[in-house]
Amino acid sequence: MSLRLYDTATREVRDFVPLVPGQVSVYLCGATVQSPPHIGHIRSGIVFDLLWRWLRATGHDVTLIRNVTDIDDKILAKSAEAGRPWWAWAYENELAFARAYDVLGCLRPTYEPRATGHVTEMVELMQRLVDRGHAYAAEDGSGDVYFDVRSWPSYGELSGQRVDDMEAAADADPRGKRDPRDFALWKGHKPGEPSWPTPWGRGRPGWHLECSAMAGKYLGEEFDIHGGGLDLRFPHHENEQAQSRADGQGFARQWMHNHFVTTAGEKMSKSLGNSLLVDEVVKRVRPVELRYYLVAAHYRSHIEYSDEALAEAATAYRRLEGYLERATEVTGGVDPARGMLCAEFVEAMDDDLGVPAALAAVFDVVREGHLLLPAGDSPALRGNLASVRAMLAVLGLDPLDGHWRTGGGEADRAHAVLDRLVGADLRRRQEAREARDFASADAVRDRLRAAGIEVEDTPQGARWSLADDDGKD
RNA sequence: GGUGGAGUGGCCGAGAGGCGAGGCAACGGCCUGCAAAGCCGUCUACACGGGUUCGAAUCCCGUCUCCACCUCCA
Repeated sequence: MSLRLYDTATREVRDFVPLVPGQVSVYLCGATVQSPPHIGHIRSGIVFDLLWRWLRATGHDVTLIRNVTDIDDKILAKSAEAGRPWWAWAYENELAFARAYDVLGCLRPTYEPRATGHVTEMVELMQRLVDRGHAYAAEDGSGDVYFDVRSWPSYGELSGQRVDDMEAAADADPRGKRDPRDFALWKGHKPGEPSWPTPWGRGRPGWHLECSAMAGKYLGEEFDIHGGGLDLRFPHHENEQAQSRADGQGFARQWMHNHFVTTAGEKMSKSLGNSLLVDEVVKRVRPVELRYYLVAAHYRSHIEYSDEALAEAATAYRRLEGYLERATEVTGGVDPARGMLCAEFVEAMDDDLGVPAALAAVFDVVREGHLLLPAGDSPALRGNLASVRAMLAVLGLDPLDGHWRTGGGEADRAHAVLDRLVGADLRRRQEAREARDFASADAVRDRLRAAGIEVEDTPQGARWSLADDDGKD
């Protein structure tokens, strides 16, 4: 059994066969850094992080390129509105994205190229397209350069549309286009905008061109997987493919698109004012719980956001976390790298990254672990614990992974101090219990509870943990 | 107008012709001094109307509702 993935281009789940055995090249359309990330943006990052982790877990060497679009209409408009330099605006948001990816446990891509750093490659690509008769400089002297859609018969193949059926935007400014569906490779210079020199005059990159140029530069003429959000399928990815293939490149062998996070049934977007910024949502639940929420649904299903569903996901995650903590206390900890991925988990992940079924498999293993726990440390429990951690690590959700242990020095010391204090209380409680003085024993527990500490009795003795609600009732 | 997709139990969310995913919540039981955690069990659904089939949530036809893309969007 090996990995099967849904290919947007062919609309079927099919065997994934990398161009070079054991190596996988992925180009992911990253952020247009016009505003801080909302949870829809970050879902995309998480989905492809998941792909990366699974490919790695199955022995592949992955090269992941995720671009940063740091020049576009919106960036110019918004920065102007805010009275800031466009490059400062873009960089500020790029950093916000980087923080969000990091907070949610997304591994760093192999490289993150910026559009503005690849103008030379874009101009070269444009020149070749003009030479081959697939692109032309606008005849109105605007400095725009357009792709000639009619010169590329397979235009529309990715999104399954025919040029003749496409809604020809009647209100669109035809500018110097030969066909209203022709799209801009390059935008002629306008006063107040940044510009770069080209054989057709000064101007700035069009959105689609940059990705073709960067994918070609870092991954070569042909690569395995091109990914992004579903809304990029058309026109962005259609256009990228047309440009690169018209240039004679093989380009992406397979396309993967993640679905959206919606609120009130609608796609999240700035213009609708319904964005849930990552910074906001991680105030409601811990980052790892947000990751669980976003990764638990299949990547091709849309997620209708609700506070209730988010809270439910957090509860489900705590069940996993609770088991791992107890089992770790009993066994003294295990190396997750030695954990076995159970067959059901592997099968689910191989089937187009079927996280829901994979998680069901994890919960089954956790149930077995819970049954082993009362008997104390054993090889079986250690194996179970390592297995659960290994599977959660594939999903980027191992609670014991250093990434989620944010505490560090000061927090660890505070925890140790607290443990001594609580430990003394728990010993007093135990003495009272042995004396059958349950009133005193319960008083200790109630006092700790009121302070935000939960006590539970296990076959190995009492243990404490911080309560979710901080002691508030 | 064109192209895709969705409608599953109280909720979230998989599956895609027969062996009733999983989680959350609720209820009952076990365990516990009592709890907590856990375990066992209960509630068992596939928008609507037809059809195919021994058998359909799953296939076919029709209907309704919703969403996305065709314009910047993860």
